[in-house]
Amino acid sequence: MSSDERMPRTRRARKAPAERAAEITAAAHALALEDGLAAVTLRAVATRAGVTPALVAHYRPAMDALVADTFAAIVSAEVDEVAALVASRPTPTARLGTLVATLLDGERDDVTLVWVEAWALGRRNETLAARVREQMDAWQAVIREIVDDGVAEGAFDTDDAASVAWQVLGMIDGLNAQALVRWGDAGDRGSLIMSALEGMLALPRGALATPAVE
Amino acid sequence: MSSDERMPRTRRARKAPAERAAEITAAAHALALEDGLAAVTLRAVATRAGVTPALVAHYRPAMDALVADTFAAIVSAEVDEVAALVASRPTPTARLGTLVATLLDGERDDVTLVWVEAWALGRRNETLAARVREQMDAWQAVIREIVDDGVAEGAFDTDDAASVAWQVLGMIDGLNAQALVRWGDAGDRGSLIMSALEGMLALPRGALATPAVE
DNA sequence: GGTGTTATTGATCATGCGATCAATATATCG
DNA sequence: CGATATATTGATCGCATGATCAATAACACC
Repeated sequence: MSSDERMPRTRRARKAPAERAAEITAAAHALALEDGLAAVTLRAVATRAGVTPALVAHYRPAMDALVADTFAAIVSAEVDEVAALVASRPTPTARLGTLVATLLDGERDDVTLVWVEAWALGRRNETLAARVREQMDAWQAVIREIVDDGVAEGAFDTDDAASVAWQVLGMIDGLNAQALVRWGDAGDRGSLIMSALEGMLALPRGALATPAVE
Repeated sequence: MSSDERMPRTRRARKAPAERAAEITAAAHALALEDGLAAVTLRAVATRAGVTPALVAHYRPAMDALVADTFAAIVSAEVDEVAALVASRPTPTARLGTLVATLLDGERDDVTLVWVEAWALGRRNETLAARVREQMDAWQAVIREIVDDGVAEGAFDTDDAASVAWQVLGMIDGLNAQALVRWGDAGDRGSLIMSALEGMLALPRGALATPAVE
């Protein structure tokens, strides 16, 4: 069939630079969530945005940076979203339980894929690597604040909240990455980890049992 | 300088097929450990083996398969090595502690890189993806056997050894992947996780304290 | 309404990838 | 010693990547 509507047969309408730039950013964003960061390619973004590769290059002269920015946008949106959800819970214990349960509920596999690819691509894209470290710091800060609060209130017991936060983050990332490959028999990620956290924070068994999120 | 000794200026000595094949396999192996699976490319392997790309293609007609085999060889060697080390320990508790401590001692970052890249590349290389699942199963089996033994002896308490094994594996992978990016302030990965395991297995605090490995 | 700015394009370059194939040289076997 | 099998090569194809640049056309402004 000749339904070739890929490239603009007629020259695309001229748009305000800010608008076009936003469209290109959005195309990269969507592409990364659907097919991963490795799919964020000059030509793929152009096709997705209904535009010539040269135009993408005009707005984003370096693809490395576009990939890095796309990663940062996706992940920081997730951080903000989860941080907001968590903030609505009353106690550090509830906040920690909600954070873990939310991140392990299996509804963010697209973001997990972005993370895993970022770890790999970061070795050949220094701009991206820097963004990865930034976002890891952001996540760790969110978790650490919860742990600090819990320690202050006497709910948690640890003398190294920073390390606990790193450890929690690493555990979550690992379990999600694993689920990415093992979809099918994923089992219940998220219930056992509560016991693990209880061990790390000297909590009684069951203290972190998955809370009903409203 | 004209020290171009890349390509064989004189035709390479003709070798027994098995030997040449082994050299190519070894080149791919070394390349993956040094620069990651993504560096295992037809031309890179050829250069490393001191041979023409065409010869590599002659022995390994599909690069997908060479990459997948390289992954499997590296990881299964690690599984065997660690399994042997662990088997030398007397009790399930000591075995689990040794396993975790060994895998988190930071001396296998090259293998971790291979893992992370395999997760990412597996999405575009089905042969590799299958091998990844195989090796994950192998790791899970090793851990699960330890947990089963511990439960049988009454040392561990869990009603789902399989899930615990998956969880332990995921946690280890996540912490190692994290360390890959955050080298510098890695801190002591490996001590906190013992507390986490104690929580998962209903062990008293400190029961898994890092054992002196001989 | 003419003019200038610039958004947009098509063409093209250099690079790297996996793969194929006819030609060549070497080892082995009769 | 001659013949056969095959290890090895150089050349080349097709494809995808990021990047550059002169030419074109739409808009804004005077």
